[in-house]
Amino acid sequence: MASATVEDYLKHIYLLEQADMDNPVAMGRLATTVGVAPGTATAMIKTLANAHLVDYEPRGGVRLTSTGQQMALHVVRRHRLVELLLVEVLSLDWSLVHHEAEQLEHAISDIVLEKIDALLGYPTVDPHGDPIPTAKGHLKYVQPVSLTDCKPGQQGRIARVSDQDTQFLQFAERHRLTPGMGITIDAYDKYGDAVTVSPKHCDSVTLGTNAASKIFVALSKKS
Amino acid sequence: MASATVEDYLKHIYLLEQADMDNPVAMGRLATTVGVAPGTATAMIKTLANAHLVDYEPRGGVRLTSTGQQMALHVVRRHRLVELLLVEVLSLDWSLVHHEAEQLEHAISDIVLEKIDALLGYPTVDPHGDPIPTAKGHLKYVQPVSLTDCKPGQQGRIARVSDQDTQFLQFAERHRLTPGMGITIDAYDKYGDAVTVSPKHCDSVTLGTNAASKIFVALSKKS
DNA sequence: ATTTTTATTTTGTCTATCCAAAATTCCGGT
DNA sequence: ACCGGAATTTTGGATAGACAAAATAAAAAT
Ligand SMILES: [Mn+2]
Ligand SMILES: [Mn+2]
Ligand SMILES: [Mn+2]
Ligand SMILES: [Mn+2]
Repeated sequence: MASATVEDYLKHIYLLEQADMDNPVAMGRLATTVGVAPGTATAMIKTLANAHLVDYEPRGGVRLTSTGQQMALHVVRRHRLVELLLVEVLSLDWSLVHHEAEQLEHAISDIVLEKIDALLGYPTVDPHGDPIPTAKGHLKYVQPVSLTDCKPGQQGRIARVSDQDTQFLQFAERHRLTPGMGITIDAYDKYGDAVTVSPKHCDSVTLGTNAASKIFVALSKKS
Repeated sequence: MASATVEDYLKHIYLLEQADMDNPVAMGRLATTVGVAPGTATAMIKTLANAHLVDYEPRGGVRLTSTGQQMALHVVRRHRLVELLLVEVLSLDWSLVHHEAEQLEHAISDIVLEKIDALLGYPTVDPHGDPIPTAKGHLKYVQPVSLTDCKPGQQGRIARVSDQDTQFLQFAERHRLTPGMGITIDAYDKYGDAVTVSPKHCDSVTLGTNAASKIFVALSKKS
């Protein structure tokens, strides 16, 4: 069995690869993400490379092998199903579940995982709108459109909020910017660096493009 | 924060003290229970003694300090609430939950724990009939009567099945010897080493005293 | 009172992670 | 072609846990 430490490395490599168009992950970035000193990451990556879980070119970065990716997806699946369980069954706040799942993802057996999956009705996305890999490691990866890519007048519903920071999530919740919510793009000021949106039946909000880039929407057919 | 390893030591010391009338726990017994070599236990106990979590007399055994006991009870609370969650909410089999809880007990935060407690309706006993400590570490410790102390003709209901072995629990389940079940003691043959009981509306079973001693009943007022 | 047996502690080693700081490599700008 | 700085790797050292086997103390048996 992989240790919690190894599982976290694999998961983070996966997420970083994903977020950067499948380019190999730089050591510095990985170290920061995992929260260790650079040398620590280098040492660990050598171990993972020996176990054929990653491909590693010194100074060229890391990338998962298919075995490594499979393991990473399994961790991601546990993480996201746990998040959903915490929100749906235990009524834990949306903004807190990521932190809790960070531990629980390493303590859930396959048996329990499948029970959770069944109880939740085999869901496909977690509370932040991130897709949940299947037991076989398949993942429907539909990248919705970022708010920064929307034009004024367009409508849709929020599909994903891609930041796990509690503060940010609380902000989003306060302004009803949560997955599923229907919204209208009111204005987009490229030079003023701001996007204004109106969640259905709620007050409109103006976001800096920094924040707006973390919110993704599925646009309605006709704009 | 205490590591999972430390938490397990504290929990097992607590359970062993409990099971042996508050006598100090012998190192050998502790080592076996925790599943490590004797020397490993000795080393760990020295660490725990330094942290004032146990009192330790070389060659005299260990016992928890009140701080240690408080921490142990907190682990036991998590363990038992998780067991109940697994059975009640996730429909996991009675005989498997102990094993699963062994990992999960170290990954549940206080916030999540209280949510579980609330969801289950503030229960007082776990699926095996073991009492659940309160958040403040209080524990109603009602030791019911073992089957081996019952007389033929007596009636009652099963209160506790005190063994975590999956095989034994499956056996118990197969014969309806699970907490809550009403039973009648049919015969007790001290020299033949056997007890025969009838679960309500089910076939009677004959148990060796070894097995019978693990099953506790709350006797009905009138026998 | 010895001797034998058993339980416990010591000692010597290992592995997995981690950090700090020194050494190296590489890349971009001159 | 060369230099400086950023990223990365090496090196040296720490800590938590764990095992095996030798040493010791305590208990039991003779
Ligand atoms: Mn994690
Ligand atoms: Mn999520
Ligand atoms: Mn445990
Ligand atoms: Mn139990």
